[in-house]
Amino acid sequence: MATARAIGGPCQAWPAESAFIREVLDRIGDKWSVLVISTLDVGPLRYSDLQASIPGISQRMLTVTLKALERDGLLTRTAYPEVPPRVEYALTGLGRSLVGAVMTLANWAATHHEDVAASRRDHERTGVGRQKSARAV
Amino acid sequence: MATARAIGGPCQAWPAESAFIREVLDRIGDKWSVLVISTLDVGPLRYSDLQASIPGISQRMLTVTLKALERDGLLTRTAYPEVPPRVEYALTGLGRSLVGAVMTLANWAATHHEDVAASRRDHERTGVGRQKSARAV
DNA sequence: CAGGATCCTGGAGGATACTG
DNA sequence: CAGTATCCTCCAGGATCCTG
Repeated sequence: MATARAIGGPCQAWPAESAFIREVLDRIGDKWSVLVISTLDVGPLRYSDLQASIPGISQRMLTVTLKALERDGLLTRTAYPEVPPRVEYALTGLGRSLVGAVMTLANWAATHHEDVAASRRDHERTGVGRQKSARAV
Repeated sequence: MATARAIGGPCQAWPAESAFIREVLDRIGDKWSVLVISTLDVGPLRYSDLQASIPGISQRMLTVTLKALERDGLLTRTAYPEVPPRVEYALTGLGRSLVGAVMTLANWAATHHEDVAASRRDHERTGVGRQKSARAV
């Protein structure tokens, strides 16, 4: 696996990169962005299709999310001047590259979710009391 | 209503992985987890060192975050029964593997943040009016 | 159809004070 | 030192209604 050391020095480090990673995490960390871009990864869709493809999303959040993603250059909005209005959303190359990066995390999740689940079960069985103790030096 | 009706409805993507990826994103998407694990990636640290290494974190959030990460098996807590209490936190193998996965995103951020920034500038220059339009089919 | 404008609430998260 | 307990604020995000 690739070691993390690539980024600057120790803790205080992450000179400015921490800002970049936070931007990305703020975007994909929210409730809907990843669902939207992964849905669009299949192909362009219109507003109502997105809403139907993403159960539980409100119009407000769909609109807000789409605007944010468009603003960041991750997708494009194309309005067709027809009589029943039609608007299509499509990933940009940048957006697709982000989907690829997120897939790495998805793979991690798929590979290790059982470990995480096991750890959680262990910690809830043993309650709060379970702590690793060590002898004094 | 609509009780998060099982994934796999209209959306043909990501069968059940969407649940796993959400777990991961809920964890690393929050404000502090990534900072904590990346700080610990350098080596084990005690509570006060973590607090000092992560400017702006409150004791509450440090404690909450550490507990969550420990619960998920990403780090271990070791209390040394000494007179001034000493507690050390260290990443597990699982935790380190997650850091590696997150680094992929960090690299994406470092590579593409300029594109994103440019897109944002463009969208704020042109205001809301900037939209791609297309002729009717 | 594709949103915009409002109102409202839960819960993430900060500040502070206290304790084993 | 390493937390716990409490209070309080703020805003992400859902629900609802309106419009070009």
